[in-house]
Amino acid sequence: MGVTKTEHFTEAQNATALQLKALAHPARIAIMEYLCEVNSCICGDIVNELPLSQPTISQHLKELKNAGLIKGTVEGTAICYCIDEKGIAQLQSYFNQFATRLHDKKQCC
Amino acid sequence: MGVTKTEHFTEAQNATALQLKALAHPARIAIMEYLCEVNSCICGDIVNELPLSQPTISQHLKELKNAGLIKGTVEGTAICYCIDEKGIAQLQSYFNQFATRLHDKKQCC
DNA sequence: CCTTTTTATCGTAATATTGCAATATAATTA
DNA sequence: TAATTATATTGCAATATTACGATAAAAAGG
Repeated sequence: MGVTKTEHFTEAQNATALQLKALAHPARIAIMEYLCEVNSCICGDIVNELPLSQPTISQHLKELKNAGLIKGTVEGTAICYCIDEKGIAQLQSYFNQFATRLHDKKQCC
Repeated sequence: MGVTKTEHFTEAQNATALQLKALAHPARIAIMEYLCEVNSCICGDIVNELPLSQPTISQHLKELKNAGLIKGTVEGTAICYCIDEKGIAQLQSYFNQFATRLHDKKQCC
């Protein structure tokens, strides 16, 4: 009750769901789009850009990183974040394949 | 505290996040993939296919429908569900555009 | 080693999600 | 209209997410 029944779905389905969940929040979408725009930046830049506190931004960055959607490299006292192209490529591929399979079939409703 | 600060993000960002959230659950991924495979079916077919109760499946279908990812048409006492290609096309387009913008720039980390 | 800068973690309150039993609703058929 | 079939809704318990203040941790410079 109340907990997702992960064990009943395939590895691929669970993995895709986790990757999508990481992106399924406007703040994380905004972070990804900002990172795409500026190419790379540190956490503090995002805190200045978005109306959320530093701990909140840090938490969102952690989730994006866990999902393989961004990478971070230490640079002195700061951490330089940028988009992990592999993660985006996986999602892009998922939807492209899904759409292709759809077009092969006929519509119903 | 604890509630998403929707008002601080763009309409597009909120809309994309909602669409992704609708897909960000393995059961809903499984429903979408099953619908893609069989082209169309009724709620009861999905209840037989997945290890979840009828009310739970019904709830997931509602969320997918609200997000514009599936359509349902009444057929006697049943409802025939199928994928809404427009919703998938929007997500496909989002990731394709995102990836394109990424490749225009140089990597950092 | 002390200070500064930057990020991460902890603790907690508010809210949202997930899942199901029980029940309601809607359409069809006898 | 009563029974049947198929789906939706309600109510609730368990769990997860979101946000932030306070604080810790890690690196650099003095």
